[in-house]
Amino acid sequence: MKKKRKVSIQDIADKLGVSKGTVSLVLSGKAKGSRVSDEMCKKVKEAAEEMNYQPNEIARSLSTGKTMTIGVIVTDISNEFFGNLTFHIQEQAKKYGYTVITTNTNEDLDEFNDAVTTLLNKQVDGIIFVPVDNGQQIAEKITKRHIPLVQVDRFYPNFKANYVVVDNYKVSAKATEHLIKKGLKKIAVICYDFDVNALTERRQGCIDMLRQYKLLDPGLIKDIRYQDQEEEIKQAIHDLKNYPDKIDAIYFCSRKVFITGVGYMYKNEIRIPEDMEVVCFDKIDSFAIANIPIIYIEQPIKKMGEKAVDILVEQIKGSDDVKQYVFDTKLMYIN
Amino acid sequence: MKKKRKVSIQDIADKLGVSKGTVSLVLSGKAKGSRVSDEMCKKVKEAAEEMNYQPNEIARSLSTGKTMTIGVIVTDISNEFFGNLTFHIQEQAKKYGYTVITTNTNEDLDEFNDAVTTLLNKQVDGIIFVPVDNGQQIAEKITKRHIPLVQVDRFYPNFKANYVVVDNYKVSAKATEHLIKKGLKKIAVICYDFDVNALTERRQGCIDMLRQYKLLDPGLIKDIRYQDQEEEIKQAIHDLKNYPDKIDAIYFCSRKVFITGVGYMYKNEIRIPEDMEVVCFDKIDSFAIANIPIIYIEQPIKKMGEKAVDILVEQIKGSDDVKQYVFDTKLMYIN
DNA sequence: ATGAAAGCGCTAACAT
DNA sequence: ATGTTAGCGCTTTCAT
Repeated sequence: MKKKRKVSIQDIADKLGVSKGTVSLVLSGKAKGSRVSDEMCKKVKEAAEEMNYQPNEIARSLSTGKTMTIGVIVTDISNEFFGNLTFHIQEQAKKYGYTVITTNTNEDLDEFNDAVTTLLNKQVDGIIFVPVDNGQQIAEKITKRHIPLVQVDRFYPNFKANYVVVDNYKVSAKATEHLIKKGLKKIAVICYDFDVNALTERRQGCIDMLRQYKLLDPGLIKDIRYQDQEEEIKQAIHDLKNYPDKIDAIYFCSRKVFITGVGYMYKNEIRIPEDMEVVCFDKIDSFAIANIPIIYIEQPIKKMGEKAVDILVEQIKGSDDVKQYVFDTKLMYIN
Repeated sequence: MKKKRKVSIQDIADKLGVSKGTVSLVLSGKAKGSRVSDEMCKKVKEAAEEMNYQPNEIARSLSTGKTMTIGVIVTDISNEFFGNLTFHIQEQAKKYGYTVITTNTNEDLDEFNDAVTTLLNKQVDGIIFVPVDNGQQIAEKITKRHIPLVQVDRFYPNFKANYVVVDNYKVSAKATEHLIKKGLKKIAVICYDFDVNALTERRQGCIDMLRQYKLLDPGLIKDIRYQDQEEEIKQAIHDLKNYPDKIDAIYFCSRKVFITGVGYMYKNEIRIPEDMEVVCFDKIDSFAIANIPIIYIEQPIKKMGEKAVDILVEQIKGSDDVKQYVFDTKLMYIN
C-alpha cells in the first residue's frame, strides 16, 4: 500500500490553481467580508471537503504560537472530587475551543515537577493545577514562562497568583459548631497531615471552634499521612474506639478518609449515629447506599471548574490582574 | 517589560558559535558514540542548562511527525470506572513517555465525533476509546488516517480492530447462577438499554441463565435510558416493589445504576438482604460505607488500562496485527 | 566531527 | 481579491 501523505493546504491550492494563502484564509475562517471572493470561498471549501482535508493543528500551533490546549494537573484523576473537577474543567474548556491534557501528581513533588515541565514543553496556553505541598518553586516555573495559571482547591500563600478555592476554615468551624450545638462534646478530627491550606484550614477550623467552646482535646486530633492512610486511619479509629472517654463524633477531612474511616467504624462495631456521628468534607455520590445520617460539606465543584477555566482563558487573552475566588460551601444533612 | 522570546536551539548555537544541527543532536540525545565530540557535548549541555533552554515539543512534532501524545475518549471521566481506567492509562502512558489528552462523550454520538476530529487534528499518535452506541463509522475515521487505536470496555462487533474488554456475558451468567443456587427465584435485571456489547452481554448473560433454569420472567428485565436514568431507575424499583410476586434479588448492570437503585430501595423500605439481595457490576470504592452484603463483579481495571496502552504503543511502533483481549473478572462477595 | 540547508504544514505580512 | 514569501523551532540528510 502506498504511503499516503495527508492532504495539506498546498494540495488543495495546487488542485485549484490558487495560492496557499488564499486557501488558508478561507479554511481558517478569516475570509470574512472583503478578503476572498465568495466564489473562491465556495470552491475552496468544496475541494477541502472532497479531498477530505483535515487541518494539522501542530503546524498551525507552531505558526501561531497558540496550541489551544490547556494543561490540568490534579492529585489523582480517579479520585471522585478531582475526577469531577477535571470533568467540569474539560466541559468548560470545550466551550472555549480548548482541549485538555490531564496529569496526576499523586501528591508527589517530582511528579508535579515532571507534569509542569511536560506541559510547558508541549506549549500549552495555560495551566490549571492543584498545588502540591512544598511546590511553589515549581509553580513559579510557569509564571517565569509567562504562561497563565490558576490554582484550584488550594493555593500557595505567598504566591501572587490566581486561585479558586472554598471557605474551608469557615465551613469546618460551622460544621463543628453544629455538632456542639447538638450537644456533642467529644469531637474527633481525622485529617491528612500535609501542609496545604485546604487541609490545614479544615483542621484549624475545627480546632478553633472546639477551643472556643472549651471542648478541645488534642488527643482527638488525628493526623494521617497520605502514603499510609489505610493503616493510619484504621489505627485512628481503633484508638478512638478505645479512648478513655466516649467519642461523640468524627469529622473526616476528605472523601477518601471518610470512606476508609466509616468502613473501619463498622468493623469496630461502632454504630452511626447511635455511637458516633460522622461528618464528611465533600459530597460522595454513593452516600445513598450508606443509608445512615451524614453531615457533609458540599463544594460547588462545577462552578469551581468553570470559574478556573474562565479566569484562565481571560488571562490567555491578555488580562493580567490576579483573581482569587473563595466559593461558599454548603453544610448538608442526610437523615 | 521586554517581550522575551523563549530561548531556542538557535540561540544556544549562536552563543557557542556552532550550528543548530549539532546542538539539536546533543539535546535530543542522538549524540551517541561517534557523532559529536564529548567536549562539544558538554559545552552544549552546559549552555542549555545555563540559558534555561526548554525544547519546543510542537516544533519537534511538526518535524518528526510524532507528538508523543495519545488521545483517550471515555464516556465521562467523573465516573468512577472511567476515572480509574483513565488514571491507569495515564500512568502507563507516562512510562512510555506519552502524554494523554482526555475527552468525554457522555454517550453522545456528536461528542464522540468531535472528540475524534479534535484528536486527529492534534495529530495524536494513537487513540484509546470507549465506543459509543452506533459510532463505528466515526471510529473508522481513525483507521482511515492510519492512526493506531484500541477500544476499551466495549467494541464494535464488525470492526476489525484492537480491543480490551472483560467477559461480561460469562460473569453475568455466573452471578445469576450463584443467586439461583442460593435458592433465589425471582431475579430482576436493571440495565441500560443502549446497544453496546458490554451492556447487552450483561443483560443476556442473566437472561440466558434464568431461562436455563426456567426462571425467566420478562417483566423483571428493566431497560433504562441513559439520559433519564434517575427517573427510570426510580420507576423500576417502584415497579419491582409492587410486583405481584415477591422479588428476591436485583442485578444492577453498572455502578451508577446500582447506587441510584439501592438508594431508591431504601426509600421504598426494601431491606437488603432480608427483602432482596443485590449484585453490582463493578466494584465501588465506597462499598464499605454501605455495610450490607453485596455481590459484585470486579474488573481488572489497572490491567485493562495498561494493556490498552501496551497494545497501542506497540502499534505506534509499527506492529499491525490486531489484538483482542478479554480479561477475566471476579465474582466477589461482601457479607 | 561539524556545518549547511531543506522541509514539516501552516499563518500572516506584504505585494500586486 | 489573490499571490508571494518569510518565518515558527526543530530534525535530518547531505556536504565538508
